[in-house]
Amino acid sequence: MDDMDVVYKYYWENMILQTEQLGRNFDESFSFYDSSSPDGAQSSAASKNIESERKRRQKLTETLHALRAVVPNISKMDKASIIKDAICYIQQFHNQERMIQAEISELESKRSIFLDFDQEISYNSKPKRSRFEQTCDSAKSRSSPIEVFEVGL
Amino acid sequence: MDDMDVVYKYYWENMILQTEQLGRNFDESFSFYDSSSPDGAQSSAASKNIESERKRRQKLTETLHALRAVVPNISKMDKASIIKDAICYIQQFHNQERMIQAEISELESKRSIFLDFDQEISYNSKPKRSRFEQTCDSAKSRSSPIEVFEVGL
DNA sequence: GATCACACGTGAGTC
DNA sequence: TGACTCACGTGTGAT
Repeated sequence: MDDMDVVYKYYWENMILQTEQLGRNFDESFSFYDSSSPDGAQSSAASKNIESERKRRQKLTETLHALRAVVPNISKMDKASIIKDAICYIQQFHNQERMIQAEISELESKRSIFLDFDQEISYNSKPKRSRFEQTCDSAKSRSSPIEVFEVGL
Repeated sequence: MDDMDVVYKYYWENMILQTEQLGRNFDESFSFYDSSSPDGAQSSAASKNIESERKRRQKLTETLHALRAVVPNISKMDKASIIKDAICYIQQFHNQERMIQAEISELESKRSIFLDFDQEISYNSKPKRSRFEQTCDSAKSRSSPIEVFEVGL
């Protein structure tokens, strides 16, 4: 992966160098044409257009470079591949987030069950008597009080 | 945001339509040149090159389109802006993940403190005697055994 | 009407 | 060598 980075760095630096060199050459050629051309205004407009187009291309390349820096595990160095890897990366994040969300919602539903149970116990105006109390009640209606402890324990 | 989507959809469809139309026109013009050119092989090679280049461009555009579909909150429809938004999106994810990681590590450190405390209690070869035991010891050394219960309680 | 973003064909370079 | 990628200048449509 480190070798890949080195190769990639060399690749992009080479590309940028090449671009700059070509751009300088093109600038020189155009300035030369400007000085010799009878119609200077049109040529300067064309030159401006060329310049802006070059800026636009450069910006896009830099942006792509930044994208590449943000996304790990870039397999290939093509523009399309970089974007594809970014897409896969984002989709991985989405899957991860969805799993976490599912887990959270599952826990939430469980917690709500517990909450319902708690509410039934604590907020009920007539809470159910515990099993021991019920046993006591049923024992009280009988004759022998001993039975209370026998059943209650 | 919905308007944005519609505009974007129209924008891209228009672009694709325009591209297809231009491509067809270019194909026709090139096939025409092929039939009239004396050197058919070279021209067909050029045509093939043009075709493959068009495929490559189209692939990149589609990939960018897919990226746009994956990333929410696209502000502008430029290619560069799409990539920029994707970068911001990924960076948001990274920040989120880093925060969660920090939270987890914080909890882990707290848990390790508790673990150290537990280990000190359970794994110590000579555990400290409880306060009640100490009291018993000090009471045993005295005369009256009654005092044990008085102090112990 | 100037500007912007785009797709185009083309030549150069890499593998 | 042939397939592939890239940056270039250019023409065009939209804003």
